[in-house]
Amino acid sequence: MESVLRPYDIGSTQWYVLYQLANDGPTMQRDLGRMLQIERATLSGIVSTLVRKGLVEQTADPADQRQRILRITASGLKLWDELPDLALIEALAFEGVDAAELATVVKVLQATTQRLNNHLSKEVES
Amino acid sequence: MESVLRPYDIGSTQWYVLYQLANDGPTMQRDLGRMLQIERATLSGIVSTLVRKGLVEQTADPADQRQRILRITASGLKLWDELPDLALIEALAFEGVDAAELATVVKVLQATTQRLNNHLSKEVES
DNA sequence: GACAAATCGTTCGGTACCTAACATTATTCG
DNA sequence: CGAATAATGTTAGGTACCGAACGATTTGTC
Repeated sequence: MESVLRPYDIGSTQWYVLYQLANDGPTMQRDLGRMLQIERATLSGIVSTLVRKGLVEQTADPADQRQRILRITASGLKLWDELPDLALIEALAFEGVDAAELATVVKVLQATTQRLNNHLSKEVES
Repeated sequence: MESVLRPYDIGSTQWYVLYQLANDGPTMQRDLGRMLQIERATLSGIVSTLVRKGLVEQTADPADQRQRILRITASGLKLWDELPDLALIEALAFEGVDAAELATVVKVLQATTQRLNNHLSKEVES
């Protein structure tokens, strides 16, 4: 993904932000953070990069001044239309993979992730 | 891994470098790069961090002045001995996973990685 | 032997992540 | 109501990656 996006000077997470804003319209920065499962600080940096490039607009929510509304700009939409379809990468990667095997992969990795997360939260307690 | 190593002010790749040097003795930076499968630039930064911390020593190979020999220092060895066993993390994550399922996971992911790599090298050609 | 090509490491500039600490604004509750 | 608490975002400092460009050294080749 990074290498496909490189010519457009866009990283994979920046891509996802544009994807969200282009398809679902203006979004709260808070909600975007939850969707992406990244820390507030990380998203803050990514958003400010996109704002600097003029692809995204960040405004305070009138209803709650703590929150920020993100909106794609005309220039951002223009770039978005030029970007190649990244879904093709996924299709290519999993081309010809047996559905049952893929399900096993997902199941096993989700289970390992959960075990690690459980263990981590226990660590923090102690 | 990062969170276990954090108290020791060591990252996961720094850990691997210490692991290699503590177990296999002095190693060429070039060979280490191949083992870790990371770019020369990346390893260069990691090594200089370890050198700055006084955990690793970097000297030029007398036989080939381009190459650098990496050696763990006494202070590095001392820290190494204090570090917890990271293999336990892996054991925990895969605890109770069926061997056949695990084999499927490895097979599928290796195949997808290879398809992506093949496609990438073709891209670069064109 | 000399010049071209390959190898190895570094530096520079990005991206994506994290934690900790802080400022602002809302919400809760005594 | 007003003070403590919670939620949201930012900043500062770190780690781990990458590619491109550069310097130094070695190897190949004519």
